[in-house]
Amino acid sequence: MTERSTESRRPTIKEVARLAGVSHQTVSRYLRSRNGLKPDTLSRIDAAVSELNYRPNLVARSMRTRRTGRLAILLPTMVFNPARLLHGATEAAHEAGYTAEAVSVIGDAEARTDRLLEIAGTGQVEGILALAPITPGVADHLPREETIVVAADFDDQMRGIGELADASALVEIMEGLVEFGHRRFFHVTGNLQFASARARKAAYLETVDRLGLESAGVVDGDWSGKSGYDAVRSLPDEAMPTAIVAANDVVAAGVIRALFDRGLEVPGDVSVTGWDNNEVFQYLPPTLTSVAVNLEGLGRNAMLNLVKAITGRELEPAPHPLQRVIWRESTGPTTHDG
Amino acid sequence: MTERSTESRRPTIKEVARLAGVSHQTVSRYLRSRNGLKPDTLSRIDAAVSELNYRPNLVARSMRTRRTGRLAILLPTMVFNPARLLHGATEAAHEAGYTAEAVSVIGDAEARTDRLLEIAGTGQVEGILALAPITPGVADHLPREETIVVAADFDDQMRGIGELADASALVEIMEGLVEFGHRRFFHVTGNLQFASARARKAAYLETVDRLGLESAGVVDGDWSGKSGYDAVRSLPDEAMPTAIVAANDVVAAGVIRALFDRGLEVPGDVSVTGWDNNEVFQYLPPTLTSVAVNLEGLGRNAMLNLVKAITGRELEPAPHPLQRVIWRESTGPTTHDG
DNA sequence: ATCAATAAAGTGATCGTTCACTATCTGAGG
DNA sequence: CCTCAGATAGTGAACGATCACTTTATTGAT
Repeated sequence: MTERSTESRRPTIKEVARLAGVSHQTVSRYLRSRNGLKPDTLSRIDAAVSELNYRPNLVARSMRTRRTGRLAILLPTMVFNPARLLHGATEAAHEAGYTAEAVSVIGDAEARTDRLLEIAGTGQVEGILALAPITPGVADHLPREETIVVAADFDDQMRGIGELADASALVEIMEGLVEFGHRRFFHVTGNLQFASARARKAAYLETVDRLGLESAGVVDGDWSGKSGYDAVRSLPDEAMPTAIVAANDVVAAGVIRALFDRGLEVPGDVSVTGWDNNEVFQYLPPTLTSVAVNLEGLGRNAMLNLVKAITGRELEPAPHPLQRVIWRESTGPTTHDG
Repeated sequence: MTERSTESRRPTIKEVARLAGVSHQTVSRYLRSRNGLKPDTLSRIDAAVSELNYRPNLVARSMRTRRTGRLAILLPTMVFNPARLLHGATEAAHEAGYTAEAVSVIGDAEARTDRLLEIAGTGQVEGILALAPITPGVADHLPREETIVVAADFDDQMRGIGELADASALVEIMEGLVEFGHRRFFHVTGNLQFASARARKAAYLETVDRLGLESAGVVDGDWSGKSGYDAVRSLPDEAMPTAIVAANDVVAAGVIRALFDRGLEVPGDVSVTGWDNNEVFQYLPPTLTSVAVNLEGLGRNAMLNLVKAITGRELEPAPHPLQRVIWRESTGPTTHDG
């Protein structure tokens, strides 16, 4: 029955000040740091704030401070489930006092770059974390804005940077396969716009070279099962490898299907590995040797770079290791002699 | 070498006005609708805007209009890939002139509800679309805010609402299996906090009843492969169904593995179906009969509800159908006679 | 008791836009 | 030529916070 309950307008700093018997500026000081206020003043304001259920108007604050406290995260739509990556990044942003909002863009690097420029252009966000490939060099061409862009995926020279492109687990996989007696390898890549795909390809080639292995070749794929399937279908019989390293689990699924269609067994004739630790593959025979990735950790660490670029602050990174090889049924000793 | 290029401050409406030789209010009118201006005035402002590369300060606009034009989307972290759902929802929000930001929360309905209240409390967003289960009734308990909350997943009576919980494809699957001669069914549900899981369970029970089928039971799962595996392991030999309807593809993977471990063949002894059309399963034998879901469409339509609740505007919904049954190797004629 | 130095609190301007009014221009009808 | 309505443009306040500066209260040393 109270009349006032219909009044939906939020209380302002001045109403709090009047109720507490101080000036609005004192309340403002109270809001940003409680230091420099007498205990008595402080508790009066405390009471007024909770009585009015006051919350600062963040829009008004942004307007005056010219800081929005907002960051944007550009997500890839394809490939793996980005929700976990997003969560790690959002949480880190929160710790640094920022709000992070995700933007997912279907399409290629160019489409994402357009959207990125649009977001930067509004001046609404202080920084953008690109977790998906964008056009190289775009961070320098921002139209006279001060929005900071950190690409977690690659730098301007198209080199993979940071943990998102860490391919060391692939080396571990290949060394394990060598211990199983494998000498003849094959690799199907992911979409090479992604630094992670390029890093895995580079690690494959480097390891073949370093250990003096044979390679039946590298086929550039696109993270899809079809690319894995087609790659294996096109292998000549006499060039068949004994171990196939796929860029991720979905590609590996295509690879395995193509091997079956050619009458080959996994791992009897050919060992196969993936990446991402897809849950389906943990049950379906042959269960897949894969790489379990701490996506929350990767997201967090990527966001730390952005936070550092904006504020200079260094937050606690995610604990290592972020990637772990899990050996399962799809890999085994070779039955062919080199 | 130009001194002015260091000047990073953005131009304001008044500078545009001065350059165009009009008042700031005329520029303001120009910004919101170009009607009611003389062609000459209009083109002068046009020129000034592009010369200064002016963009309105959205924070200042929000402050005056008390509208932020921002919506939040609460995402589930588990289950399927929410990126596509997110994309459809974001795009629809854009069409309505809103910015949508995604918030992903790891944890249960309670954790998500806490976060939801926090977001609503800041007053920074005009509406929240919850694509994941939240505590029922929370939308009514918002602390004196005007933020509108639309739960796409279920209403206050815990009934599934909208297309997100459309289980009609499950009916189609069961009818198809009946045509294959199946009479004895089994269902493993998803996490029953989700309306989609409850709707599928209800559709299963209703269809068993309507068609006079036998049910070997319903086991409440949690969308995980393990829940599917355990459910099938616990079935007594004499109660083995000839068709198992799993809540999604991951559960189906666990189901299939458990059948294999018991020495049963798919679909020779038991037919199995999933939901989500997981790409891995499109290649691995037995390829899985599943439901391909237009997640962008579901996301879009869910957002349309929020937009309508806020603005009253009705945008174009996604074209039907949003879900489609795809029959593959995991289902076939029953070899047992009823 | 006096004074300077520091702590604590207050005053008014300001951020960039839109709102509510008011003023001016334009053209048709008398 | 005048009047008046409608079209077009201008003026100053307001949104709710912080900033820069000023004023008042408190403390400690002389």
